[in-house]
Amino acid sequence: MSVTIRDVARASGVHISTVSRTFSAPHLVNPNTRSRVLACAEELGYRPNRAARALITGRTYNIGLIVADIANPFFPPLIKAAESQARKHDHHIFVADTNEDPALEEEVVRALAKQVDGVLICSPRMNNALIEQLSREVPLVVVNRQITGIPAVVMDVAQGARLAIEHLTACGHRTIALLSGPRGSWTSREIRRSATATARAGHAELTVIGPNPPTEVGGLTVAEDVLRAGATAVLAYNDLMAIGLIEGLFSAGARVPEDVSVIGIDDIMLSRLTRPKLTTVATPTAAAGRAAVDMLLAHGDDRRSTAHLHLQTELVIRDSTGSGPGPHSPADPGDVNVPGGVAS
Amino acid sequence: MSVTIRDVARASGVHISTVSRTFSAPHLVNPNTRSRVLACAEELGYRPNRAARALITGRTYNIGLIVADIANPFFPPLIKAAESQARKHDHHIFVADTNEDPALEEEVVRALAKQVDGVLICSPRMNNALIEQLSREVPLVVVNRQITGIPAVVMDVAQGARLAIEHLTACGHRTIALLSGPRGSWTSREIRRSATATARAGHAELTVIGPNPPTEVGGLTVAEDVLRAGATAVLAYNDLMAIGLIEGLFSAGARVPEDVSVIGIDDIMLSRLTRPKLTTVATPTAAAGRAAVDMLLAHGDDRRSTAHLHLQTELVIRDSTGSGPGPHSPADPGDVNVPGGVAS
DNA sequence: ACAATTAATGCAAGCGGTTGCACGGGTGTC
DNA sequence: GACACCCGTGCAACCGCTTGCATTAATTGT
Repeated sequence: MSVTIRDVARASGVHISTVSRTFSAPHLVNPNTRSRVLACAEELGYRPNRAARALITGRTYNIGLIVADIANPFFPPLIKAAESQARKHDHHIFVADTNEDPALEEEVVRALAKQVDGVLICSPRMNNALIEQLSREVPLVVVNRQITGIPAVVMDVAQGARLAIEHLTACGHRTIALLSGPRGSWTSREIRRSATATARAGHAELTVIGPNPPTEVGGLTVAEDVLRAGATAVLAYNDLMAIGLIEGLFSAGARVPEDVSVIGIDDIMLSRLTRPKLTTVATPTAAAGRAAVDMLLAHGDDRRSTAHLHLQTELVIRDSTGSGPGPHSPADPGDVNVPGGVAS
Repeated sequence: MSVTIRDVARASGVHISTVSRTFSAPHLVNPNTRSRVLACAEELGYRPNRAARALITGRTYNIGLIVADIANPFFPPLIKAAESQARKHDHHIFVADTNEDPALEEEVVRALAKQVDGVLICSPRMNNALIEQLSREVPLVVVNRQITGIPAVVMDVAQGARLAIEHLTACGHRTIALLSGPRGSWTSREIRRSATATARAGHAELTVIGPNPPTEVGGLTVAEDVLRAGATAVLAYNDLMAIGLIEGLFSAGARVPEDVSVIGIDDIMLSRLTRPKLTTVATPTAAAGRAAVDMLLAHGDDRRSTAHLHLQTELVIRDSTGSGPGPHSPADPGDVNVPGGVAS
């Protein structure tokens, strides 16, 4: 079938252990022998079987990456960055899609546990206790969730939500709706917490609508709720919902930004291309993917690493937000980035 | 470290082979013993190590999925469908991104070969000879490429391109540009072949511009070439390029569809949401992902399966196409699907 | 009642590697 | 010239699991 270490040993007239060392501990083998072995290996097309190696070394050179929905435009840049970074370190990457189902998350982590060096869970929907439990079974890094004791990469959406609400109140909006995300989303809770506090500080009223599925449809279907609440501005859990909402508002006869201002979160590719172009809070998705992989791979060295990496977000003002009702000056910049701050 | 078959054996007072059979050949073990073993396994949290099993059975229950660019919106629905279908058959899926680099495709296939039951290569950029070579080293299914002897799932873009060009000529366009895709793309060649033939039959002139990177930027940068060629209509290799092109045309002062009609291919989510909504050839991406996985898993049974599955495409007329120059009747349907035919 | 099946389990080899240990021979030291 | 030492290699056990074969006990046929 496939060419093994034994075939190479036979061809080059040495013991299999020497062949093994040629690949995994070259400094232990005589240079002449080594080159002979390498030549034979090359000629036979030998490739070490990583699974077999893993059996004894415990290192698989694989990583698991779990996301809620591959088709959600938020994830592909993260997956791409993670994959690229992983392969830079000679690792392969399993991708699993849980369809926003917490039970599936658990199942997949367990199923993958034995054949990976660690698992990245992006935007987990499980509860903290379960995540802690799982992290005892396999090295875990979590993206967009903070749990003490679990290494994590989080986007600072609280700060992003603050910038968003401040932008809206500065534009004169006093009745703001918040479209929350899926149940179990830490990000959604953070946004809500921060948005609520910021709105109160800005003397604006904040109506929370949700939870909602984090999709275009999720935004589309609540358009009427938004209008009924009398909101003149909306912050959506993500861009996809914001875009769906804009469609829904349009169908209901409301114009964006003239009648209602809308802000999304994520800054997915789509947001630059829809009309009106979406004002949004940009999250550093690719950077998060890279950082999470690095953190996972470092995990092995400094055991029990428990670092939390916070990535800053920034408000990108485009065309879906405008001045609120009453005698206020219109805010109408082109496509300006307002950089946000950093948390520890 | 981790609980193994031995731990379960000790706990339930049987030999490890009995534990093994409890999981992989339940009918060979006494029902009483079996339930006792299962109880112990459950209690200890035993999970079989698939890599170890694969070492001896040769079946890994893993699949490799190789795409040119995860962040290209064409791929995520395919990946999602493939992953879902794979897990339905209890398989996990490695995802690799080759950045449109043929050399990387080869490297990744080889690297993955030992730890998967087969590899799915989507829209490969390698040459046929190399693919044939690789298919001798690991079961392969190819998406969007036809090679005799290699099982494949292809979208019938030739037929889609024909419908697209016919739509344009019917609208009165006589000078049409074709934005071709990346070098090495079978799909691009198919489109070109079919578009050329259809244009000739429709007494229209077809100018081929490219090859181009299959991205928004790829379309954006050739807007001037399109105008210089005097084209009043354009068929782009994919929606992303079409959308970029529309942006480019807009910057150059040309309006879509009034001055130039644009058709894309793929019908990615974006295309419904940009303004103008994009007329495009819809490809059944998710179906292709599912079918490819099924084909790969069936591959094992009827050895040397060499089936080619053709999936039909259809023209979706939206707002980016309109009547050409001169005294022609305007074609202006809303959002109509014109179903295409099927190939074998 | 006894040979012949059959069912359930144990034994041990082996999948493709890695790795601690032992061994042989060449150097350096005094 | 005897001793210690190091370098390069072979030996064999083992990682977690499967599986052909042997073994034993229970069942069946006549």
